[in-house]
Amino acid sequence: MDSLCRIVLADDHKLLMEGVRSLLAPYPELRVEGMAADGEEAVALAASLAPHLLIMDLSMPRMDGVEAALATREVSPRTRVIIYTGHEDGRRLPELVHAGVMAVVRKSAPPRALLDAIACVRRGETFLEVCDPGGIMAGMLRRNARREDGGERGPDLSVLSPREKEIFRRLAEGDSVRGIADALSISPKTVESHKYNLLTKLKASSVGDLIKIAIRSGVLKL
Amino acid sequence: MDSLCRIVLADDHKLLMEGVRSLLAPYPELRVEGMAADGEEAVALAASLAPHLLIMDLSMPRMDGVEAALATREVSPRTRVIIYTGHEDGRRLPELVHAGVMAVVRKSAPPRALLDAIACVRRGETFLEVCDPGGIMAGMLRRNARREDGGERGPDLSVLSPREKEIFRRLAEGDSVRGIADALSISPKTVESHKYNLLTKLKASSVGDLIKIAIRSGVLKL
DNA sequence: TTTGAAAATCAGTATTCTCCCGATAGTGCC
DNA sequence: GGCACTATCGGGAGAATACTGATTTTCAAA
Repeated sequence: MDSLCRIVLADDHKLLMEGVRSLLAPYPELRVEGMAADGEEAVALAASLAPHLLIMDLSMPRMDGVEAALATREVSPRTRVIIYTGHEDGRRLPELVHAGVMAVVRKSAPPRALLDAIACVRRGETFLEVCDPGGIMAGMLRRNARREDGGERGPDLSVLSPREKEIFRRLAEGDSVRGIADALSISPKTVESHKYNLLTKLKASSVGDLIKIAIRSGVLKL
Repeated sequence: MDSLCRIVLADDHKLLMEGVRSLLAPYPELRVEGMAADGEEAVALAASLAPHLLIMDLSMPRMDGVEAALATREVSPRTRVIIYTGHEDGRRLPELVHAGVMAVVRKSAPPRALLDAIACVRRGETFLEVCDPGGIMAGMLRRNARREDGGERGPDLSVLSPREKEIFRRLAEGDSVRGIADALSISPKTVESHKYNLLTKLKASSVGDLIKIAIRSGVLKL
């Protein structure tokens, strides 16, 4: 497990974020690619960078960690979320579990704990460093994780170019080739080419497969 | 709201189930169509009857209420689940929320509460008659419900003839018209006719819509 | 700066699908 | 018998598909 792990940090305490950054600095395979000061920025960064990990605070301005985690799932389903919180109790734990986060670590824990959490999450496991009598929440979290990446965590859309992604989205929404061509002011032939290419890249054989992929990856909502 | 509501009961205490049955007896629009003594039976009944409501105990032999609720969602997505439990605390509440149940009522509550719960669930609302400090779980439950039946709870496939359903299933799975024709040993033209008819009946305009309908109605799993 | 790879654009062509019409025939029911 | 429903097929105009091939833009690495 020494492949590159691209990370985004999100916390309204810039100092603490720098602390985490330097904590990760000794590990070149853990590359911090972006930092956000609130939830909205974090989601925007997740959408554009599609990082492997999003490590964020629970209480942030504009959008808190729970909402941001949910939104992240929409814009970048493959991004795994670690919550690094100042809260000592587990009061919001059920919400976090529901939001699909992979790990929760208190800021009062030794820094080592965050590294452990990262290691666990990279392996696809979950990590809870909070009060959880009976381990009920931990169990639910594990169950969530198992369900969500039953082998896969949604198809990989990163192979698509931006233009292809645009066409992919419209096709999955049911637009016709002609309609897309008109909307984008390009030739239907071009749209067809993109379609052909993205079908090939995604190993799909029809718009049907496309739609399933779109739903699985969170691009298309039911 | 005086349309027929078909109900299945599930509890390993037969006496209690009879009690519920007689509680519902004065309301002819609430028709108990089946009773199960454990979770597996309950799921089987849900699959064959596709009832509007499944009212069941939490702790049952062979398969408990949580698992049964999850399985029910698979075999009959339109069935709404009410948990009628002897447990006094809300310890398993998060699991129940996650399993997508619509209401939880304690057996120690006045019988009236169950009727209230049924009324709520029939309206598409949720109902919690358990200890839930802060109403966190109630909020999550409502959010679940809203997500699951954004206005509708899956389209109605009963308008389709058996043959049409067959074609519908295959189309939604991604089969081509030609492939379906070969598989069924009929002319592609016939398949096209069925397709045209079922698209019209379902008010769909493409296989894309078809797939979405199939997923929403539980015919097609992701 | 040059070079090279990836991305975006479009055309041609044979084949296949789609959409909607009409037609026939069997089945069950009042 | 008459009626509704179902299943079966064909025609024909137009659209979409499956490639192949070609040109231009972009952009980062050498």
